Amino acid sequence: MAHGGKHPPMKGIRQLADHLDISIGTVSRALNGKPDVNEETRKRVLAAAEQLGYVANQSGRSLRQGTTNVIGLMIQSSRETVENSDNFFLTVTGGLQSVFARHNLDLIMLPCPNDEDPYEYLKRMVARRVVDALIISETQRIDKRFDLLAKTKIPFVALGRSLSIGQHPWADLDFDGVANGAVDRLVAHGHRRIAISAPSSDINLGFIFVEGYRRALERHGIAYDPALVIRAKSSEQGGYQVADELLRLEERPTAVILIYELMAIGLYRRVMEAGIIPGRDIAVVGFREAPRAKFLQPPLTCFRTSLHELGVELAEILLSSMPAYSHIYPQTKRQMIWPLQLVPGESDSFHLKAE
Amino acid sequence: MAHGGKHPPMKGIRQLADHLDISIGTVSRALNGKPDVNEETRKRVLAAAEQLGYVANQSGRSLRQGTTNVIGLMIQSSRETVENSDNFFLTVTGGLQSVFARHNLDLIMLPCPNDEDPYEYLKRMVARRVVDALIISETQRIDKRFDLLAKTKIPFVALGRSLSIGQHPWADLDFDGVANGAVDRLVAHGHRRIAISAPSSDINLGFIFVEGYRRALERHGIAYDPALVIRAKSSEQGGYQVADELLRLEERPTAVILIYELMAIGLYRRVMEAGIIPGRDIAVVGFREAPRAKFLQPPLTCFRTSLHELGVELAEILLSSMPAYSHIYPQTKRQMIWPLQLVPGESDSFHLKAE
DNA sequence: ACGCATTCCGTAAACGTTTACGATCCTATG
DNA sequence: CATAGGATCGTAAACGTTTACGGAATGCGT
Repeated sequence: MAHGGKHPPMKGIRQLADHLDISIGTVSRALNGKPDVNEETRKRVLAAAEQLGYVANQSGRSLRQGTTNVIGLMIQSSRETVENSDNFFLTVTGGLQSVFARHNLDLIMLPCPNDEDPYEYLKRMVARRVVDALIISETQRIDKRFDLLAKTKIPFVALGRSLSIGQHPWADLDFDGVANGAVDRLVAHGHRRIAISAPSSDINLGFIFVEGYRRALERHGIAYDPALVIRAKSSEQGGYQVADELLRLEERPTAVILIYELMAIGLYRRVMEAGIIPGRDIAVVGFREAPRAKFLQPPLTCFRTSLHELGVELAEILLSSMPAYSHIYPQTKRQMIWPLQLVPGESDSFHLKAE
Repeated sequence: MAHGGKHPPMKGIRQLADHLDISIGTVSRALNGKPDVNEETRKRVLAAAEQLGYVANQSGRSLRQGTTNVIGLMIQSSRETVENSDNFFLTVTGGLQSVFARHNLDLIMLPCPNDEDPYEYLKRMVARRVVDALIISETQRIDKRFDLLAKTKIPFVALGRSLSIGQHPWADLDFDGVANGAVDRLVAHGHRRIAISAPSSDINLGFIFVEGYRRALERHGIAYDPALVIRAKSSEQGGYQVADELLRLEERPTAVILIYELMAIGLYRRVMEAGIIPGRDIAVVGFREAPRAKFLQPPLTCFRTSLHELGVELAEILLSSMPAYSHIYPQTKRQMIWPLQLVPGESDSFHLKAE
């Protein structure tokens, strides 16, 4: 059992050294796996440390060597995020940690308070110097945070593209590809009047998604109609509103692309209230971030991916830009678009009759 | 603009002092609002710090004064947690931060990796001394972590009860009350064969929930039937399985209590596959953790609460047990059971005919 | 026996901050 | 004028590490 009763309280490496009758320098070297220490004394030191429950004080070591062995993941716990992103971050976190653990790096999450400017929050966190590197999520299309990070020289990787990011590393879900694939599939089924829902175009995701949609339509020679682009929250309620707006259109679309699977719950509900059956009267395609609406009827045709693996890639990209680890992870992929796979359901399986 | 180009790089308080031609002691006192410093020089120092973008190195100050101004929230990103309860934490986090912000305390989340023992993880984090206090969530009925925390004397509060917690502070959702209220309501509607779903009884929540249910039945003179207690995951899939098991029973229950609203989605689906209509043929009551299944048809009768407010209470309990803040938050409520309110839906609104 | 390389260990400086203590100056009071 | 006392500031020690440097001991070859 660690730290049994008969020892004096463990105050630091000093006590440990005294207890072993060696100098603190040797103890430090022994604990950190440095050379220049007899293999047998190393054993003794390790054993004593374990027995007395000694662990190096992080403040001391990070003061000395200017490093903390901690990676921070900044998230903005805004109301909207809270409502929707549910397991997204925790899943990515699993992938991140599986890589970091190999290098004794710890991951902490830095949740920016609702009422604080993310820029100011990040500034404070960087100044604290409690993290060696950062992962920035929920990127805005224009995002001041990257100006700050560029100045401070702290290694980072962004989860999500941004115009402000320059040549810095990032990874992002291929929402462009999702929009493209969705349009392709719907057009192949005979649809030509296709609506899409997306968050505000301030969020880079909202911009990219609709852009991909617009270009895909162009490719198929279909005119882009702004009335078919519905900006809405990525929640059940948002889906309900999307359906509501679509029902009000004079010329109703025959298909709709949702950015989050979750929205399908609300959308199904609303169109069924109007006597419209999803998968028969209207086609629906979404992106599955979470295995939430697995029990929707009819099952949703959607795009999905392994967020765990995305976390792994993200971690490797970050490490490759940290001097201490760049020899392990060569600087190949600095920026990457993460692919998604189509999972056919039945929500878009009917073929339109020729009009 | 902070840190304009013409200044030398800011290395520490030393540079700032040199730049102002004052001693570092005075600079430190000025920045930290200590007395013994002329009000005008304080202005100068603050202005210069702002202009040069100086922020105190956290390692240095925490080494010196043994405090970090950071509170840690430990979460276990186990697969099950990831699937279900993510927005739970982010919502509580909002409440926590609204209190901590008043005292310049920062909150960080410590996600225990899937493959690491929570006890060992916590041990590492405590030894790091990067947090002044801890919030422990997802408590087990028997939880070694509290033995560790009791030894280290670090202030903490638990989110969730545990047998191992002794006299230490905690707050917990009133699942006992939920079970009681659900049984009362269902019995009032004429039900006497009532099933319940809960997680494993190793999780304290699972134990307490079923205990409350058992006692409520007893109070109404209804025999407790272990066959009606279904242990399942708190997900849609879990709800589906619950329904599956219930359908296999010889003597089917007329009502079922779910611990998570999310499960209702799967349960609805499964019973409807069997031609049973929720709210007409079977009554359903749940606990609403998130506004997820708001669009269920029929709307679910459920218990809900403000998790944000719970976070506020949790923060105040924690601060009251930290010496530096106990004068602000008197030690009144050390342990508290957080109430939930019944939100009537239509999933249990029918009355059974007398048999 | 001598020189040299190697192995191991101790010493002390440094990291950036806070703070107890003492020094200095000024003002008011006797 | 002498002095007490308050206001303001500088000095230096301390927090717990890591690590460059040098010294002692050992092994080896000649």
